[in-house]
Amino acid sequence: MNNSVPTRQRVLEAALNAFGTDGYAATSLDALAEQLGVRKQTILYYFPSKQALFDSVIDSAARDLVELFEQEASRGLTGIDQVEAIVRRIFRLAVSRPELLGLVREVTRPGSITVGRLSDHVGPTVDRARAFLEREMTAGRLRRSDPSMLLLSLYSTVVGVASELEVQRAMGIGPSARATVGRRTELTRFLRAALAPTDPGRAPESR
Amino acid sequence: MNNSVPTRQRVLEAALNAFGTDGYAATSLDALAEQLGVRKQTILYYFPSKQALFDSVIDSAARDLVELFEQEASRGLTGIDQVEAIVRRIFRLAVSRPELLGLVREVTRPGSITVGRLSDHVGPTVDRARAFLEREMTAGRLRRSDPSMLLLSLYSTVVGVASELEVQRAMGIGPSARATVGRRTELTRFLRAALAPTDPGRAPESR
DNA sequence: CCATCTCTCTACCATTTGGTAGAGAGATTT
DNA sequence: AAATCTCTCTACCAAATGGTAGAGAGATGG
Repeated sequence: MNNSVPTRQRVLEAALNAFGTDGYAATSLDALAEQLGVRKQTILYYFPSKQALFDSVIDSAARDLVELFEQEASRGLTGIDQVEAIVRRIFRLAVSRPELLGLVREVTRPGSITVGRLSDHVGPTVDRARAFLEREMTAGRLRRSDPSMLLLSLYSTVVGVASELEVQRAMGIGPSARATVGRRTELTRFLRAALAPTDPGRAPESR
Repeated sequence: MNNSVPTRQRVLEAALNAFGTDGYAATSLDALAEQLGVRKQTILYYFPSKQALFDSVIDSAARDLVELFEQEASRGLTGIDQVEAIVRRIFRLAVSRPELLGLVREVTRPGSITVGRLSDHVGPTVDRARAFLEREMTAGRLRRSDPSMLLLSLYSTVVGVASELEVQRAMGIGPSARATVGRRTELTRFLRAALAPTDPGRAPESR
């Protein structure tokens, strides 16, 4: 019965799944252990407490997210194309590993005390994203606006549309792969419209 | 010690607060009771189980949301102005009763089985919103796109920007009232850009 | 061959949790 | 005044939870 994947890693994966899907409080170590075909004490051998396990899950997930992001950002795209490439990537993530986005939502919950741990990891990446937006605005490839706010809008929109399956069902959008692509296509159109620089023929709106 | 507000309602309010902030699993009846200065059994007198209490909270919250929405929709605005009015209203809600949006997020979580209860309430309102978008697109006051998808994008963006305080902090946006207004202003600009009709033969730009 | 290290297990435990049973105190009705 | 109804309480309870202590088994190294 010896699996080739080391136990510690199997625990981490199962925990990410559970925390990201059901949330921290709704996940019990016993249930996790049973799902792994192992005793709870085996989990506690690798991670001294539930909170420590959660922290490790966050670290692991954050590394994955950052890597994915940096990888997609290092292809030298510019303007809306770069934004679209990342949106596309996040959607693939929402399909292949929905629990990852779920974990982000769990961590960023109002009462959470673990946010710091996540933002420690993604902070530099966020800074780079903001710098990118700023640069592209200056170059005239994106509509001018506040980069921080724009980033927040982008984040909310993309993660929301990518992961809020239940809301989508309530709005009559099926969870099929086809519908997912449709959502992404429509979202891309939405973002393009919002991000495209104002028509150079017309004077830029000042405030 | 007799409060003027009836106990049942006080329980409902405190429960909405707790469920919307910490989530269902992380909320215990004992903690709720203590916070109310009452015994757990008093709660169980009005609501036969924790799940029943949660259901009632959803019902109550859904009624509030629908009322707020319909009220804002009955003022006869059109096009982007109507969208902006509702965004404005949701932001006010995010400030005055953040737990309400938190509850929506809790209910629409992937593992949730209670989604039906919420969508039963808001279904008709969602339909009306979709019909509105469709109508305004046909009238040329909004850019043409898939109404369902647009609604989803709008929902995700607005609720996300309005309520993801922790993400905002991670992105260097303070939680002050001034920052909230800034977020709303920026979001409005973002949405106007995305929603404005493509061909501005006579694009009404009201303010 | 003995000692140590790694890993998983059994055996418990204190606390918390949602929930049951039913008593007691006012108020209201008959 | 008696009976009933409304509301909140005390007293429990079985199950689940996170966690401690330490044994056993196999591999590794001196």
